[in-house]
Amino acid sequence: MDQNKIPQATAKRLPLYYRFLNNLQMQGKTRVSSKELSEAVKVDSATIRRDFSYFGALGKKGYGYNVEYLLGFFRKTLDQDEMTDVALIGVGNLGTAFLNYNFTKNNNTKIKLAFDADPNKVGTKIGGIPIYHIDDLEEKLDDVKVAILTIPANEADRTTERLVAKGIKAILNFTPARITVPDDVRVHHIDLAIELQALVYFLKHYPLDNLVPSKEEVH
Amino acid sequence: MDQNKIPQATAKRLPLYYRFLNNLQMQGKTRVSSKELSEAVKVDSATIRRDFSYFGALGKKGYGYNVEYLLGFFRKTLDQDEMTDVALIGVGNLGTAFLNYNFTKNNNTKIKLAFDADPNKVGTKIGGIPIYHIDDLEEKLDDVKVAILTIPANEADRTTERLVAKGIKAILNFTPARITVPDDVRVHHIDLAIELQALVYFLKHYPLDNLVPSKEEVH
DNA sequence: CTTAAGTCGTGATTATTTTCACATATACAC
DNA sequence: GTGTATATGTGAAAATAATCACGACTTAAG
Repeated sequence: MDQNKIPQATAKRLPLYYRFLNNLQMQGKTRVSSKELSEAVKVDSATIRRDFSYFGALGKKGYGYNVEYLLGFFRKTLDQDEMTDVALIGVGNLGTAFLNYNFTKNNNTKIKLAFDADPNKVGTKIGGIPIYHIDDLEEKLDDVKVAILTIPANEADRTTERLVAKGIKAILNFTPARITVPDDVRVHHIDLAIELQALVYFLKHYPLDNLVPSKEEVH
Repeated sequence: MDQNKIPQATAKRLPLYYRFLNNLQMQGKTRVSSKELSEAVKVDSATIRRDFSYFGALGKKGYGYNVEYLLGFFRKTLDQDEMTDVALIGVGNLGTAFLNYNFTKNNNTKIKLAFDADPNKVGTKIGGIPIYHIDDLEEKLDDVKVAILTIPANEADRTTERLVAKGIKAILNFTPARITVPDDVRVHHIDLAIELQALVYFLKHYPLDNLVPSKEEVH
C-alpha cells in the first residue's frame, strides 16, 4: 500500500494533529510552528516535525506550517473525505456514550447501526442511529468492516466469532476479554480498568516532581 | 522509589497479567507457562518472561509459574491490598459507565465520589456512589489523588485547574482536550475518537493478511 | 542590503521495547 | 534411574521511537 513506511507511533498521532489543525483554522490562524503545536497537543516539537517529514517537506523554514495547506494535505492522507461505516455492538452506558458522541465532526468515521439484546432498546434510536437485535446481526450487518465492542466480557468471544464470520476486519474492543481473531483482523484493546490501574501504579512508583522533566504524557 | 527500573511498557501490562492470573486461579489452575499466558493475553511469551524477570526469578524451568505464588507476588507489587480512592468528574454516559463498572473486583481502585452540574443527578447515587454538585468540588474532595475526567471538552481546562489546585496528582482524561498540568501531575489521555480514527487508518494503510504474522495487537 | 530572529528538515544519537535463541534446569513416563 | 519433552531466564540482536543539535532557509526590521 501507499505509505507503509510511516511508523505506527506517528500514525496514531495523525488524527490528533488533524483535530488541532482544524481548531486552529476555525480560530482563523493561517500559520503555525511546530513549537506552538507542541504546546497544544503535548507532543515534543521535534517529534512533530519528524512526524510531518514522513510525508515530505510540508513546512517552510523560518515560517512554520501553513494551516490550510497542512489541513488539506492531511485530509487526503487520512481519508477524511471518505466515510467509514462502523457498527456498535452493545448499547449499555459505554455504547450509548459512543452513539451520542458526535463522531462526524472532524471525522471520517460514522456509526451506522447498533445492536443490543435488550428488547426495550431494540427498535429505538439513539443519536439518530437505529438499534437492532443482536440476533439479527448477520442479517443487518453488510459492508461494514469496523466494529466497536461494548458488551459484557462473557459474550465477547462468541460475538467476535460472529463478527469475523460476517467480514468485520477491525474491532475496537472495550471488553476486558482478550479476543481471538484471524491474522487479517485488527484489534485494538481499550481496557478501562487497566488504564486506571496503570495510572495508579505510575503514580505510586514513578514519581514525577521537578526531578524528572515532564514525564506526564504516557498514553 | 522501589522498582524504578521497570520499563513503563512492562508496568502497563502488569494489571493485565494480574487479572488473567486471577481468572486462572478461579478456574482452579495451579500452574501456567508463559506460552499459555501468552495465548490468553495476546502478548508474546518472551515478552511475558522478560516482564516477570524484572521482579526476579518467579518461575521454574521446565515447569512454568505457580499461579498462587505469582498472584501473591503481584498482589504485593501492584498494591492490590491497598485501595486507592478515585473521584469521577462528569456523570454523562461515559461517567455512568464507570460508576456501574465493578471496579472493586480484582482491583485496587475505587470510585469514592462523583461530581456533575446537572441538578437532577446531584444528590442521587449510581452504583452506590454519591453524586455531588461540581461547585462543591473543593469542599467534598479530600485526600483523593486520582480523578477520571469525563466532562465536555470546553470545561476541561477550568476543571483541571481546580483539581490540581485541590491536590489531584493523576488524571485519566477522556476529553478530547489536551489539558495542561504542572510537572508533578500525571495525565493519561484516552481519546475515543482518535482511537477509532487510528484503527481505521491502520485498517486502510497497514494491511495484515497472512503476509505479516499477527500484527493485530497495537494498543 | 544587511542583519537578527525564527523555524524547518534531518543526520546522528540515544532511549526504549521487542524478539531471538539457547544454556540450564525440571518434570514425568517407563 | 534414564531419557525425552518442556520451560525458564537472559545475553545479544533487532526493531522501534524519541530527542538532540545544527545547517539552511525565510521573514521582517532597519
